[in-house]
Amino acid sequence: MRRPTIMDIAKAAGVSKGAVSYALNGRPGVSESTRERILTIANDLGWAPSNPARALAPGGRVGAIGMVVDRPARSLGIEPFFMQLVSGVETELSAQGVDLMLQVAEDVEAELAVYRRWAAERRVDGVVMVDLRVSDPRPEAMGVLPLPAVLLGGPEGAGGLPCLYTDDGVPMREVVHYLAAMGHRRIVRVAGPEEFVHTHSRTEAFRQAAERSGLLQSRTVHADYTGEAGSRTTRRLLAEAEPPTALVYDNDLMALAGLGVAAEMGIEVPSQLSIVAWDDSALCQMVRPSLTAVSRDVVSHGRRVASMLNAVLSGQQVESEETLAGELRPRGSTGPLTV
Amino acid sequence: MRRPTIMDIAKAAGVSKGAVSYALNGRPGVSESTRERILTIANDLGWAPSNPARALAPGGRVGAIGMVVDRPARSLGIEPFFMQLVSGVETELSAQGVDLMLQVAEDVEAELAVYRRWAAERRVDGVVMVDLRVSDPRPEAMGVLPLPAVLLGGPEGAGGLPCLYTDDGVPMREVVHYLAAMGHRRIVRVAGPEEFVHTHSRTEAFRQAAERSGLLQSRTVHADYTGEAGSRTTRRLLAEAEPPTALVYDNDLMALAGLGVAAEMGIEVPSQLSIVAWDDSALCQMVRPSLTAVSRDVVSHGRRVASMLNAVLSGQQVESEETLAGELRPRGSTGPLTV
DNA sequence: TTGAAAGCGGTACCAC
DNA sequence: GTGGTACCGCTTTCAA
Repeated sequence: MRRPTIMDIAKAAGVSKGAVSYALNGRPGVSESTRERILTIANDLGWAPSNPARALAPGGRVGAIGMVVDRPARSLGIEPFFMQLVSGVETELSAQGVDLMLQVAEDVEAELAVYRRWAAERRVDGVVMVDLRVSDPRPEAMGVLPLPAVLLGGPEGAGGLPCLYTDDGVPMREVVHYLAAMGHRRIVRVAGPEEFVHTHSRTEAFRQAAERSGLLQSRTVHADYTGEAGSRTTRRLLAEAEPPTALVYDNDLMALAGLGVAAEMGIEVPSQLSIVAWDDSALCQMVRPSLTAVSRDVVSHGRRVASMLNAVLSGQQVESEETLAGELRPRGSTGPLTV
Repeated sequence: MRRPTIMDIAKAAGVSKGAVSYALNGRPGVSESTRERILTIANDLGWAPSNPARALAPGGRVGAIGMVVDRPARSLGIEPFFMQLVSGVETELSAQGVDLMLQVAEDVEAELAVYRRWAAERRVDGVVMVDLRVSDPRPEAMGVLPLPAVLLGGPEGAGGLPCLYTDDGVPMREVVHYLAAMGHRRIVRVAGPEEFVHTHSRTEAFRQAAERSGLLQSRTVHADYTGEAGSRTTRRLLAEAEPPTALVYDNDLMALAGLGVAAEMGIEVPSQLSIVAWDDSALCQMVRPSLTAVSRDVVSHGRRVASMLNAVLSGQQVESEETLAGELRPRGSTGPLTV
């Protein structure tokens, strides 16, 4: 039982292939009555367009977009961020009948290799990029590739790519002022890898806010988003002569690990140590004490960035957009010092 | 700058399209010298096969396989299982130049709709299915669809689909005997949704093991894998007149939530309550006390199931396989009762 | 409005 | 061994 083609429909309706194509795509060139007849027959036959054929036809689209993710494989599985993002991207895409290709890669070079292959083999119509780096080679590389891209991140270093960006300065200041108001003087931020642009801008915001609040002992240290790195870093910090009284993490996972280390070292949260997470996945409300976190709507970011890419693909001029600022959600892991 | 086609190569080499195709695909029909010349030119031109064109040609493959996941969107983001599985599937696929399409769906019907669309539009060559249900409509539905599928799960109810299955009876017995040996009499298992086949077989194994150990007050209750459900269920259980002294969860997330609830209720783990998780993602080692868990190599399951699908797609007769049994990893969340 | 036909970029068959 | 060609299923142009 072969898949029906427009030729089958044409024969059944006694018209030509071209007429069927017009009817099916809702464009002028056939009379209303013919269109209806064709549509009925197509439906009866259970016809659906062959995607490869559509893509091959001049000007045709592949009907898929791609996403490559290149964080350490170990952290990937439990990093809530990505699946939430994928979820949002998906929601937007499936409304348009577009599919999502997902790849994990080792590093930026491998990621670029995937884009090059996708472009060369015509696997996807465009891509969504994440985790912009300082001097990221991708924006420039995408410039010469016939592969439209939008970026979640930026706008600095976006190299002209349309991007959906966030001003983390707002929530970062909120966090610092909140902690400072509760009497914390030694706040250390456990950040993501230094090479990420968003890490960088958060670091700058943190530094400024801390300085303005006169928190001279505050600083940022870097880890790689994994729970292991979060644990190790936290252990080291809490073992210092003058340990921090508050820790601000760049993702939920490291904050969770940090909470574990505090427990393991017999340091009580929040009376001896305050902890702030970032992203606010459901994990934060699952542990005790629950984690104070900066919340952002990752699913909606996914939706928006997908919709931007869609617009680019349909030839529209797309402007970069800013997301709503993240919001601080105070919970049990933060409080005044009681020592 | 148009993408180069085999016609361009043919012209440059002064041969026919057919010859180029043979040369490029490493099959007989061209002399060795011609082949080399063609390969060089193809390389110089930066040629790569057009995937749509390849797929369209008779007998052509799309070069992509699909995966649909239909767990509640909220749990998806933080459920480590899926990204790990995807990771494994990917590793295997990318070695073959095959891409992965990912979709999230509301329920089995929506999932089937995606398969039907993928088949009708020729979007993928085959699919990997997970979360087999009791009286699952999918195996039978896939039978009439021209879309090869392999199943992670089964083998009961697999309906003839090649599957990669696990005997959870082994680790389940290990868990029960371990807890019983430490003096636990009231063990409650907080399972996944009743409709899953793997839930069912674990329930049966749990029941038998408990019975054999004379643990008459042991039972299974169901939740939906989310942290919220894990919390709610745990809270209810621990508030009973004769609360359980050990809880065995069907995934890490619910176990984590359960640990949180115990803390919130002032119940000490493990002296008053033992907790066992299932899957053993990195989360288990991140919390305090660390979670005893049944460990299974989800990434490797992904690799294997992808390789089975690959074999099916290349026309081989594929037998179902069994995975290594999960292993109990005792950690801090389990111990003898000290009351 | 409708029908015929030319691509799109490969694969594979068939003469030579 | 090699070149020519039909075909895959759809879109779109061009005549009728």
